[in-house]
Amino acid sequence: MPRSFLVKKHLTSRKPHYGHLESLKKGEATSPVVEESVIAQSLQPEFPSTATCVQALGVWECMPLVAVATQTSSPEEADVTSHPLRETQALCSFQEKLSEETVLAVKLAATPHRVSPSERDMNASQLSQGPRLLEDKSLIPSSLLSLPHHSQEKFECFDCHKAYYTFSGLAKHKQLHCEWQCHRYFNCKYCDKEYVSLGALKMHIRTHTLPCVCKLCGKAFSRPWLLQGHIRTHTGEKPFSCPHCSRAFADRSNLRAHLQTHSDVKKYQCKSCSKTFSRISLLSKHEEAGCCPLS
DNA sequence: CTGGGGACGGGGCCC
DNA sequence: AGGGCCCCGTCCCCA
Repeated sequence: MPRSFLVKKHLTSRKPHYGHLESLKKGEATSPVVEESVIAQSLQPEFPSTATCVQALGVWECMPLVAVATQTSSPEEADVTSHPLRETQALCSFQEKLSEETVLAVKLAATPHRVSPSERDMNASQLSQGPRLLEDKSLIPSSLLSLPHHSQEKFECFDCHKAYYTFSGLAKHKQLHCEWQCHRYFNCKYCDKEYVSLGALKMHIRTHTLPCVCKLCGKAFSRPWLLQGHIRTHTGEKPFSCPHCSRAFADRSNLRAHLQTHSDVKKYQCKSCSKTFSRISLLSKHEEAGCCPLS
């Protein structure tokens, strides 16, 4: 099987926040913001504008922020004086008929990295108790009130670490830019493979389109250097010579495999009989033949 | 059946 | 971002 390191794998380091979310989901069942679905459940269906508001704020993409925020515990990190939530709440206040739970969901989702466990717990408890966040005019964000920027607050994207002075700036970033780069996986339109980067996907797509065509026989390849290697089969060129014998190879990998034949101890060893093989395929055949029933 | 060569695929790394 | 190359790997064929 070909390797596929770039193929999307869930629970990889690329998505640590989702792992956090999973743990939160299990450990803090009362928390309403541990997962998208949880927030979605908090959205009351009779208020379609609520969902619109939440999505416009990029709340879905703010989940990593929540994950980090809920993990913060050290006192020096527990700076609750900043209020990035204010802008979130104020933005939501433009939407009429917001449910209180939705506001809290947004609030928690927009919680920055620095937040104390106590505030986190308070937020969670407020969610269940139904507070009245929108009544506090002080929570209206400066940007929306045409006021100067407030203090040194920074809203940092969890994924790309870009910093913004306003939450709305971060929300816009998440929606228009980082959302695509940070949280979207790239699906191949020719098969069902998914990749973590656009570059990896583009490279994979070449294996479908095969843009490199041999002028001699018409055979197509995904990449130019593959075509170069193929052309050697026509020209007979063998630039890779064995230092131990006179053999030469057109392919470096084949030379590497050949070098194994010069070694007394081959790279792949049977666990049962200690016999070594130059190729793992040979070891596999050996094992399948019955030498290593345990493996 | 085994060992080895030929051809090639595909992701990673570097420039 | 894209190209070139590297590395690891597979599949097929043949002696």
